[in-house]
Amino acid sequence: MGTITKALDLLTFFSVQRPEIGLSEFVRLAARDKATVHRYLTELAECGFLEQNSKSRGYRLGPAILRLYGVREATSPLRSVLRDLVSEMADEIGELVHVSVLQGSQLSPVLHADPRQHGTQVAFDESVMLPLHATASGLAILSFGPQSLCERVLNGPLERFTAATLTEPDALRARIALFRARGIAWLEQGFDDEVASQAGPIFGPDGEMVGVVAIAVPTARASDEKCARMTEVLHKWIARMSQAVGGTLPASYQHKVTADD
Amino acid sequence: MGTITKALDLLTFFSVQRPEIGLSEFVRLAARDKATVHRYLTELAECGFLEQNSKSRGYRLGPAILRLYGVREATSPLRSVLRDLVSEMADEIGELVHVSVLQGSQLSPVLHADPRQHGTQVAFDESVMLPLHATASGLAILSFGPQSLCERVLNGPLERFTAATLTEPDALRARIALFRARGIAWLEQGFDDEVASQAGPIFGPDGEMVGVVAIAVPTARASDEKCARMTEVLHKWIARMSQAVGGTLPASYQHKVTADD
DNA sequence: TACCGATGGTTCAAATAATAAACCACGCAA
DNA sequence: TTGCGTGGTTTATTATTTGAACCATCGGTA
Repeated sequence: MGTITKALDLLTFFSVQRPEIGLSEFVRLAARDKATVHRYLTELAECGFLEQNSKSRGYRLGPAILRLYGVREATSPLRSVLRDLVSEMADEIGELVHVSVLQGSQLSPVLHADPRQHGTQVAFDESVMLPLHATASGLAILSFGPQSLCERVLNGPLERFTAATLTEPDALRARIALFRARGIAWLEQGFDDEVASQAGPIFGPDGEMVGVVAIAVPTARASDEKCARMTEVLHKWIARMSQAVGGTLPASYQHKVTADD
Repeated sequence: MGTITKALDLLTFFSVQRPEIGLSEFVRLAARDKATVHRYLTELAECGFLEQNSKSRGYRLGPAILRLYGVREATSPLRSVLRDLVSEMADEIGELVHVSVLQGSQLSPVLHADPRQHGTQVAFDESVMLPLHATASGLAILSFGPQSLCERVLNGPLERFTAATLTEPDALRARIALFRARGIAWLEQGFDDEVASQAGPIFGPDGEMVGVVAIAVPTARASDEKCARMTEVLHKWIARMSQAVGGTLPASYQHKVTADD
């Protein structure tokens, strides 16, 4: 692991719950030498990736993020384009909807919307990375993304989160084959005992998968009827969202959707 | 300059006009060794700050940006909160409005809106960093930001962009004193021969300046009447925008505004 | 076919930059 | 005072970064 990675990994400690972090806290979180961390922090601050609160001396995410976000969204919009669609979709199904993208071997949430139509809701934290093998979104990535990634993840260590988490490569392979045929991935209690999800791919300009959209419901509400409706809604919005990001469903996928409906 | 800075500086080459950059192009732009640049790029890609187009082999800004943007805007919103306000303000004055923040010793654009009510417009590129001493926005930063920054910039090299660019520290100091008294900064032809601007500070929660808002017009349209109207509109929106980001005008500034109106 | 000039990517000894223990200064509470 | 927690700095030691030269591949051209 090079210096760059080590420095940028510091940024992953930021979250909505922890928006400002001091030097000592960073040292504890990263389990690294203080002098090193301090040099990382000052250098990141010089680049604008961090800014230091002149009172508390703590560090927060800096303005460079805003510029880079602007450039990325101006040229290949994802978040800005899907924001309203995610809200609409959440209102239609009446459940939590979230969009995530692949980052390394994890899932990085990009957006979510919770219509809060029910007393119980699935909690969702956009700043927490999710595993690929134990979430419906992740399995959608493995099913519709590059085959090489799928094999790499299945052959790597597969952490157990609940009693129902699938940690056998072959069991996962079987499900992925099924998901590929159906065009959608689903999972119950794989990551959280009280959550059931369905997820499908969002395709970009070249028919490449740019992200996944998922519906998550408390298992208590995951009746057969509800699940069927979720699948229906998901299929519809997969097409809409892919279109919104300037993408097209690849021939292979299009086929599956129409065959399934 | 440490490794982190050198690596992150690669990201500054991205812009709306140049959203994807290949290895060789990076080498030319950064004037560095190819092996080094390649290591930087792969490492940045591993962290999710870049992603590689599997066809063209070129690099684009990656999904990590989206996550960090989400965290920053969720905890100290700027861009998302000001977006609609900037548009409204631009519609009201009928001219280009932009918001920028300080990054290092430069100005980093965050947002802009152009109502395009006239045949000629000021061109504005959100991905280009601006100098502090030669723009109205920059002078607003120097006038209402920390004194230490002001002195550091004035004592440093002051590049000339047009015949009218002020490059004498004392001349700039005089104008900054005036701007401090008036609560707004203005400048004609300091950075571009055909542009006149006015800018004012946006204050955050602690009465600290979090950014600047500016109106830019072609010099041809910068009549006295127009400029007076710009000042009026600017004063109004400085208060509104500061309020929108959860900030308050510091007592010293509040005083100036009311005294001026 | 061979050749050329691009591209992206890799290797390894040499040079340089990162590291971590110990340190300082400060603020606060007992 | 002492003790403990901050944030920040210095130092020789050590490990990482560096860059010239290298390879592989692509597309165009003679």
